[in-house]
Order: sequence, then structure tokens, then C-alpha cells
Amino acid sequence: MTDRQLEEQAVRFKLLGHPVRLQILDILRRSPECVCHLEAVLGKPQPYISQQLRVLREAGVIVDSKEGLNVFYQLADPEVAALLNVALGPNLPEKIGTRQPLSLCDCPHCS
Amino acid sequence: MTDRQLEEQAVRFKLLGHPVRLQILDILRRSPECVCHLEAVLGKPQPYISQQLRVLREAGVIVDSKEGLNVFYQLADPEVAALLNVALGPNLPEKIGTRQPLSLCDCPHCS
DNA sequence: GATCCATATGCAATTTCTTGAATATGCAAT
DNA sequence: ATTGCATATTCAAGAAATTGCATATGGATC
Repeated sequence: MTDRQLEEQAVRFKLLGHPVRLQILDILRRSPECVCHLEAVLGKPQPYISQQLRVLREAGVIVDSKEGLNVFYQLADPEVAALLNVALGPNLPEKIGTRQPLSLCDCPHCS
Repeated sequence: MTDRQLEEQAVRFKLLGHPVRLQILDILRRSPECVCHLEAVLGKPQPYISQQLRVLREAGVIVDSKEGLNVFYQLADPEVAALLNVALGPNLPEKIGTRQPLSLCDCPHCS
């Protein structure tokens, strides 16, 4: 185990060592969601969420894709996905049509 | 996934999100080691190492046992062990007699 | 009981993280 | 072009983590 590898993994762990970021990742590993959706689920102000998304995005853990007015984020790091599977339990891949739209969120995926 | 569970796991990740602590855990998951051994391997001052050990000990991740003048620490949290297996590769359980003593360390296990 | 050794604790300075709030951007639709 | 909407950026204040260093503890040994 080289020092560089340890440093890299420590950085990864640090990203996950934050309750809000961890919850965001737990949501995004299930399916891509837009910012407004996360805002509705987490009950935190939008700028705050965008900030945490930026941290995760700049670390390469998530990627964004625009869809009309909305920006959808999804998990993009298989190593992080593996860690989440261990820490939070396996992510059962979503069956088609089982996604629960949020009434709190009126993004195209929810309404 | 409840908020409490997420918070707990975030705390766990935060503990691992530190290069020195991560390296300590990587060593301790192989076999119990004394403080002087870690000091020799990490090349950091002893009070600094004892401090990180305290953080891990108070979090319940490692436990200590005294052996003569020395204090040996070992990994005590199976969930952390599982995360380390994912992040750093599996810990091949040590075969009897394969432990490499350190010339830098003159604890009873090394000399 | 004085001393030595391994380890632990306490404290302070710096840096980094966290969080909130104001404001900016960019894009559609009117 | 102006408005409205979703998201992004910036900035600042407070909290917490990091690290170095001085010193304390506690148990053996002389």
C-alpha cells in the first residue's frame, strides 16, 4: 500500500464523512436526480446543496447532465458505490417503474 | 436509511478520511502492534501517534492491551475492516510465522 | 524511592470545514 | 428585452480538525 494510494483513499473517505454528502450519494446511487429533488428530500437551502454537489462533482464522484431547465446528477464512481454498498447496504438496482416521484418536487421526473 | 444511520456512517467515514489514521488501521488490521512499532513505521512523533490512536480508540474502532511496558493496539470494528477491504484491498489473514519484524522497532514482537 | 521507559495528555497555533446568506448566471418563455 | 426559473458562485463567520510541542503518567527496575 503506497502513500499515494492511502492519500487517495483518505480523500475519498473524507468526501463520504459528511452526513449531507453521504445522504446525497445514497439518493443518487439509486437513480439520477435533479437539484430541486434533492432540495425537497433534504430540506436544506438550494445554495447549500449546490455547494455540496460541487464538492462531489469536482472530486469526480458524481456527474451532471442538463435536461431542460434542470440539472440531473448521478453517481459516477464505482469505488464509492462499492463503499456505499458496504456501509449503507446494497443498492438494489431499481426496477423499471418502481421509482417513487416526490410530490414536493415538480421536476420532469417527479411529475 | 434513517438519519441516525447516515450520521453514524458519516462519523465512521470521517475517521477513515485521514491519511495517518488510515495507514494505522491498514497496519493494525494485519496484526496487533505496539505504539513504538507504529512510530517506527510511520516516522511521526510518538505523541502525535498516540493522539490519533486515542481518536480511534474512543470511537471504538481499535482496542488496546498492555503487554509489559508496551501497549498493543488492534482493529476491533468489523464494519471498518470491511470498508478497508473494499478501499485498500482484502486483508489476507496473516499466516503463522510470516510476520516481518521491524529492525527499527525493538518491542517484544519485533525482537 | 529514584530513575527509566513506553505511552498518554494538555495546550496552542494554524489551517480546513461547515454553514448561511446574498447574489450571480444562464436559459426559456413571454 | 424583460421576466421567471433552476442552479451556481461568492463571501464571511464560526466551528472543528490538524499538528507540534511540552509535559504528565504509570509501571518496572535498580
